[in-house]
Amino acid sequence: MQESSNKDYKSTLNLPSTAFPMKANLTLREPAMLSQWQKENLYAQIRESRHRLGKWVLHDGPPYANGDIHMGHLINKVLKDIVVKYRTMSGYDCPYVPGWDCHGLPIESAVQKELGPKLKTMPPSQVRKLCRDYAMKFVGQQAKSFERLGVFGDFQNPYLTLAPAYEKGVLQVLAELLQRELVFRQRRPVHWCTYDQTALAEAELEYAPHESTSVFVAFAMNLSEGAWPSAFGPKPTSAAYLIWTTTPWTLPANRAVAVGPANEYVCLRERGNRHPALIVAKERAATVIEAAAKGPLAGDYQIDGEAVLGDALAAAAIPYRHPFDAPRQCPVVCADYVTLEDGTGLVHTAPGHGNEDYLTGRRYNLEIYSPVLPNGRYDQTVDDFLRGELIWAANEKITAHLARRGHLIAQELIKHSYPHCWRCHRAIIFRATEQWFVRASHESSLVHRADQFIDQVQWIPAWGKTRIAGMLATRPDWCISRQRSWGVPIPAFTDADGNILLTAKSVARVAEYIGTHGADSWYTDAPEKILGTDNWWDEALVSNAGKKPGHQFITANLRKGSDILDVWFESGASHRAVLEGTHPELGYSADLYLEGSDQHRGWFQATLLEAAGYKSEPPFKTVLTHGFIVDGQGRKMSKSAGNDIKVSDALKEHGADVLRLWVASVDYQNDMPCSKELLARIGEAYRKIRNTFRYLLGNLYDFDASQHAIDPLPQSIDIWMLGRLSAMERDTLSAYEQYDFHRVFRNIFEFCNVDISAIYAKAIKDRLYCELPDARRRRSSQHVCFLLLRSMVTICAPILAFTADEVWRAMRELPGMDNILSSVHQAQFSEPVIVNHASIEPWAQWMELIESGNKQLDELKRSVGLGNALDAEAVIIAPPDEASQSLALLYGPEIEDALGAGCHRIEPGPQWHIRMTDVRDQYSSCARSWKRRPDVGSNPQYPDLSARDARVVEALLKQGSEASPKSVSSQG
RNA sequence: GGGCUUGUAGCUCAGUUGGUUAGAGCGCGUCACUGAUAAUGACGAGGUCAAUGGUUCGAAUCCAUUCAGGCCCA
Repeated sequence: MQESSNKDYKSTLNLPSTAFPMKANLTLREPAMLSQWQKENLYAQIRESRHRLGKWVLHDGPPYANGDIHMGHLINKVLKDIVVKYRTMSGYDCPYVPGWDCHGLPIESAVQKELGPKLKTMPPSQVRKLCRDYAMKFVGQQAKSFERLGVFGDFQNPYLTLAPAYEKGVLQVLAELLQRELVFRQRRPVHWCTYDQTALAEAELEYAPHESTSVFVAFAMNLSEGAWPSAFGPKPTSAAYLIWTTTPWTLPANRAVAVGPANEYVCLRERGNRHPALIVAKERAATVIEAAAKGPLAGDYQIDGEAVLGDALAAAAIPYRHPFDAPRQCPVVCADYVTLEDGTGLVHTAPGHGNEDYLTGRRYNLEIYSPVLPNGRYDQTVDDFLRGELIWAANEKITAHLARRGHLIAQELIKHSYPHCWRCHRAIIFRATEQWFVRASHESSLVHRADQFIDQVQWIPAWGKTRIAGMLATRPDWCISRQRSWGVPIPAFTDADGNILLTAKSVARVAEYIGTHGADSWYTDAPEKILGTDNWWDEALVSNAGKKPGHQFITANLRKGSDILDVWFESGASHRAVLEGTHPELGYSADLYLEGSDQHRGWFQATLLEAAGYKSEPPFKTVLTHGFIVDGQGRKMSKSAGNDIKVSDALKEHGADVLRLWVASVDYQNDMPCSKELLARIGEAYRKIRNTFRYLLGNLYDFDASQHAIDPLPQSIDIWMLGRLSAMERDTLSAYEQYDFHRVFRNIFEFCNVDISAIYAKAIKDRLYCELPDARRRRSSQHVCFLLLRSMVTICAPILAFTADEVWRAMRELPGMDNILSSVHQAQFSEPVIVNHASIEPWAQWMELIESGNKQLDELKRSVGLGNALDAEAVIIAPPDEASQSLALLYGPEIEDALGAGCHRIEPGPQWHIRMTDVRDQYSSCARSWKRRPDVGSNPQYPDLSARDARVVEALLKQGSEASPKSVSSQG
């Protein structure tokens, strides 16, 4: 009986109804939404719509066109997309042109690997073709993945560093720098494989165990020069600097001995006085003494005198005689990298055969000498007995030579880790070759300008400025040449006399040519074709930076150089090649660059240096950086550690919106933690937000804002809700503005959890479900639900790109909404609602009462088994004054509903207070609203209904049976 | 080893110029509801603020050192 009457009344309720499903099923729904967007050409539509605030440009940093996208790509692209979507919805026109870095070693190597031995038979142009295909394949693949993440952009027309028009821009920058004399040529050691006869980049090395001959060698001091340190005791008849090296073959190229300025050095004397005294680091003395005793000279050494600091030793300026180049004398210099872990504390320095040695050589103006040919044999400048010798075989001859002359103090074989070529697996060497540089060391005018630029840019977080300034302060000149083929050629020509043509004018011409014919033409076309047939009167660059002004080049006699540009130079030129080149709609000086913090050394710096070379204004107004993905323990993610999360897997399990929500939820300024558990947690947050939307949509099925809006709202919890909405909107939009996305997330999420779900939705259920459809207090709450929905959907849209649009499209189905824009992404944020503060103020107190009421209900649950708040009465105790009493009268029903209680009454008392009581024995329960209250049965026609419900049912009956309200269940 | 940077409840985050018993949401536990229902609500338990030392009447907050992470270098 009771049950059937329940069912009858259920059909008289206004229960929520919506087609918007609770289950997201993002894996299926998102691709469908994606093709819908594509069908509607949404990105183009957004670009075409009217933007009142003008243009705002985020310039994309190009990811490398190699491999599947990983979580790093994901955070970067999603953060960018959130920014672009936010700015767009704020009223800016935000073109987003994605780019790809298509040149460079990893692609070339991958292609070479595929080719195997066939490579050697192929001309560079053919290899380049394969590299191009390889890169384009991944451009396509990654573009698809980015779009799948909900990223909006001009994916039909991206920028690619391999596009001729882009290459042209790169060369134009080079020309600008040449024009300002910022480019020069110099010798410098590089990793070199003598078998493949090519330079190798760091990434092409693999470290493997290697056996080397290590030698202790005495470099005889010329005691007639400099000042013998008195601390060492009396000046001996002969003395030597003792060095240690594992590459004896580099000894002919020795140009100095380096000491650590703060290390202590001592003089070892041989007891028999047969051999020269030896200078070594104090800390290494014991080891040296032991080794010398067993060495060819069987010297019996001991420390004599006091120690001398390295910088004093260098200052003493006693030169030594070169062991292979007799008349030559070389200096002792200071270097910070000298360690005392092995060797003698004195480091054999060959500037042509080591990077640190090279830097020391540059600092002390030493010759960058490298007497080794590309095939690993000595050239003609060395001693007769070594000429044409393979360096690996020369070690023996060299040690024999040293022993013969009494320079060899000790010798042993050691095993250590040594770099090998990753293709032929042979040990590599350092070998100085001529390279192109941009003058960018710390004292250059270019870096000075870059420093000024840094000051004009906003860095987010602020320490980005410190970081890049610090890097700039210590950086060397920029080596921009690579001995490779997959890249933009450095368009240098050489004539028969070795004069080099690379000037602003020549490069500008090549830029034009390559701009139309592509960089491949450099490899296939003749100089006359590229440069034109006229001869050149221009500055000739001769080896090692010497310049010959007004040299005449005969075009027909020119040979093309084979170096290509560092890929960082290419991407660093995107401000020219893209903003001012291929996509002029973007324009120079981007509003924002947004990349991982590693780009302080990479793209940001390359861009900054190039622009500083010839621009008067920095290339970006703001630079925002994000951290890196770490696992749940804060450790870096890596395949080898097994803690990596694949984008494709995460996408399959959670969908793009959950991943986007995760990106927004963590503080990107630090490392971004990610794990399966964390994503699962975010998935739950997503569901909460989704359900909130569903609740709002479900309760608006019969609400048409144009007809039913209530203004002004009554003094009810509706006003409180609106106040909360207004505050949330304000703070969230400001958080977006400050790129503070995790604050956006927190605001949205807590708003859904607390303000809407726990408080408001709970409080308005009764009036929404049980009142007459057109009741004022129902329409008022619906109006607020509508405002919540309208505001939340736009605020969520930059992050929940798919779901927000799904909500939007469900919103279009509501009465009177078919005229709104077809996608949320075309919409703009509305002005935050303005709420009268005075009308919200009482709610602070009501919330306290409600909290207290909830606690009491919980106690009643435990003590008397009161399970349902509808079976409780809220007794509101209010001060007896008239104002308080009328307030209580006004807000009593609101407090009752907020607690979900059956009824309430007001009692006078000394101060505001609430008391929840169990009224199951006192009142009956209304069969329709389930509220237990004293007025149940007050209408004799409906003995099982409360007064309100009886009135509603009566009215509904009067309206006629066919007009009865919808009673569909809420399933979609 | 150097530069920059991080370390607050199980998780993600707040903690204003140093000032009562350090906050939120989630998660967890217990309970309730079954007309938001693979949803929802209520209550509750969780922290030596990485560690140590110092400055101060008083430190999560300032200083120093250490430990554990991250990015970039060597």
